[in-house]
Amino acid sequence: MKLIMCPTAPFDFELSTTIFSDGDREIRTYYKGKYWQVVRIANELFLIVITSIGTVDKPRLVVEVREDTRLLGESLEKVRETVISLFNLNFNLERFYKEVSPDNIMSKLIRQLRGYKSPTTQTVFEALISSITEQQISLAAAFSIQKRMVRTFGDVIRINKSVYYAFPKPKTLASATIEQLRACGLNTRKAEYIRDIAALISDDKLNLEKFKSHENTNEIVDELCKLRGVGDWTAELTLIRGMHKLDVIPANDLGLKRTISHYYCNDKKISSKDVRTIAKKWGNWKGLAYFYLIMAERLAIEI
DNA sequence: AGCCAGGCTCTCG
DNA sequence: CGAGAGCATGGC
Repeated sequence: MKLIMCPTAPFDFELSTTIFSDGDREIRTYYKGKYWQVVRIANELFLIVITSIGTVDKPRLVVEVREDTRLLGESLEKVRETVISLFNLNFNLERFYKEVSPDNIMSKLIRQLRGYKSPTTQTVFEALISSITEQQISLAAAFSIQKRMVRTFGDVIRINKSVYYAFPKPKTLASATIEQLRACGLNTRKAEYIRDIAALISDDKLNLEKFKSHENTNEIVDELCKLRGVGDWTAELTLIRGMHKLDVIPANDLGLKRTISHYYCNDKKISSKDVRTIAKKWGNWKGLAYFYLIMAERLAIEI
């Protein structure tokens, strides 16, 4: 089953998936021009394989759906919506580019990163749990922990003798023991945070998805911060990656401080207050600016 | 080897 | 209250 999709231009598929290029082939990866991921639609798993057949200014994607069962038309439409959401395909980047155009430095970065859309998670839960695992330790360490979590607790789909994993459901993590979670590399605290949040969700005491429709992002951050294990940094990252709320910025983020310091302050050390001051330049698109800075650093772009 | 890495909570004084 | 300890793994 195949879908053809027409994202809002500009969109650079390769650039937007590049962070997955050394990803795990059984979880999520960009490999030889194809993006692979398992998505959950109406509690069924499907493997999607995305290829670009367009250009940055005339983007076009082919989405292949590989599954055991026959896909109904309705589910196919949901796959389309999911892919749109995963890459924010319907968002017009020109709005961001226009708003930050008075900022010469960001404008130069944008020129080299034109069409980059920051990827997101399929659920808010995934964004929140991933962010918790990324607290304090290096990203490399966090990724290997996430990988073990997904392999241990994620649902499995088998296609042509290959195995693919989806991110674990709240219910599964809620019934995990602290020992099992620690075996993935989490410390005791984080294991508790994650299990407790998963339990709140599976007990219907917390609905993370509903925050997507909330307008006031500060209120959402405050709500998330009430959860044990969630501070400003974790909440802000969750909004950006899990809800497409791009007007917040994780001002305390180490990588953000590093990149702002590099591109804006001659590598001088800066505080989170300095970050907030500079981030004002980016108006409603601070979160997107954050991703552009991180990507610029990753690609070692010099201006 | 040992220190630092996209934080946060808990416990002291 | 503010400051400080403690945590887990991976990379240098």
